[in-house]
Amino acid sequence: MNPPCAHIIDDDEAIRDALQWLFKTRDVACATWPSAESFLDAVQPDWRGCAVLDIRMEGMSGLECFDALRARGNQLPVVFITGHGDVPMAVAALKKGAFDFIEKPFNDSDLVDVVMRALETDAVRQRADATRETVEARLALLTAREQEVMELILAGKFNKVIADELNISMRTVEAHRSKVFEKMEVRSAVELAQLVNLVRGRPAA
Amino acid sequence: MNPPCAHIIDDDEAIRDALQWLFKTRDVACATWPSAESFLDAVQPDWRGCAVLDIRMEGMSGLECFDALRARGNQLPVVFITGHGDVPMAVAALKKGAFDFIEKPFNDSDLVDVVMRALETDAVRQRADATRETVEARLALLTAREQEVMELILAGKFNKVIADELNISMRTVEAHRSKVFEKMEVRSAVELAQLVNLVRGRPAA
DNA sequence: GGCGGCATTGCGGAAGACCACAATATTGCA
DNA sequence: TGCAATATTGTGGTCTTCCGCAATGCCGCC
Repeated sequence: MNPPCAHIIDDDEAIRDALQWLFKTRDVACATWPSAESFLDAVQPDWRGCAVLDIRMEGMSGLECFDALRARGNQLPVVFITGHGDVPMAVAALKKGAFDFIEKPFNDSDLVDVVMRALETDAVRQRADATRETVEARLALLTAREQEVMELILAGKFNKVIADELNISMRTVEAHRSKVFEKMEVRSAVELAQLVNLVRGRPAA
Repeated sequence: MNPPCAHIIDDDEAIRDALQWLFKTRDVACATWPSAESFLDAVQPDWRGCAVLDIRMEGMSGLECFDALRARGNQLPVVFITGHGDVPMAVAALKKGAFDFIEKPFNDSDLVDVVMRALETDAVRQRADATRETVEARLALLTAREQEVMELILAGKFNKVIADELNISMRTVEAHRSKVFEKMEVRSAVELAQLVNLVRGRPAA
């Protein structure tokens, strides 16, 4: 798996070099890209780290690059750097989920701190994604009937009640329940609830 | 309980009047305040709705007002209005949880749409808060030992295992378990898990 | 037509959870 | 000192869940 890396994307070579130098002095692994297009051409789904984007660039802008990343399902944290105060742009970017917005001139240490926090946030997200994918893979193994039974288990209902609601025998519920536990790799309904809640957010109140 | 209301906070009377008129034409209940101080003096914890704040005001600024609200635990959504592009201020406010940031001159309809979404967001938050308070009140009824037993139940463990881990008899675990279910007003471990997860966010992976 | 997967069901038994009744010991407080 | 709350435990019983063994029927596919 790729190690985490801060991707510096700026059409200004001097800026790229300066940021690369700055990050290296703080032991932050980084790569530079002269344009949004070049980065998007190269970026792989399994890359970890963050992107540091100049918001105004020749060709594709920083915001367009951000939109393109999200459109392809890439969740790398993105830190914007801009030279000109532009409130609607900053607001739009943050509301779309940009990690942070840094205005020039900036304090070098502040930028590096933001980037390091972005890298850590990405590490946490990747671990959460791995867990979610595991759970979703297991959920995908369930037949339609097993899913129905599982939902009623998660609703806290007893087997007898589930049997009544699905108009099947209690033994059938037992059989499905057993299969659900086996496929989800749990040993109790509580374990099942905790596991499924990892990928569903909070259960409905 | 107070009905939801959009609080207009601006030291410029003309702005207050204009916004009040605008909101009224769209049937948005609102109140006006000539200063952040006057609003903070009056605001009550049970108020619902949102605050529409000018960011630059005589005396206490919009950001200071926002900080003061959050400092006293008030979670009303806050929409900032500003006349001057100021990226760090906008970024700082959004990262602190401001609902939105509108720059003058703005489209009337856009502002009203944002305010209506803020009001809806507050309604959702209030319902979630009510639920959380109910659950937390029940959790507060548990003795220390009951809490210990509950944690192990939520970890999916069988009574026998819990007894071994706590060095008590299985009958004692049964007794505590029964009390936990009674106080939390649930009938099964799954219901308990779902209820507690409402206030704890996602269970640990 | 046969096969495999899935859904369904029953029987019998073991394991786990729940509960009523009953009891003792500890601790903090009035 | 007495009382109430909490913690603890046992006995006996019921209810729920789990599981092995055994079986039939439906459906889609080769």
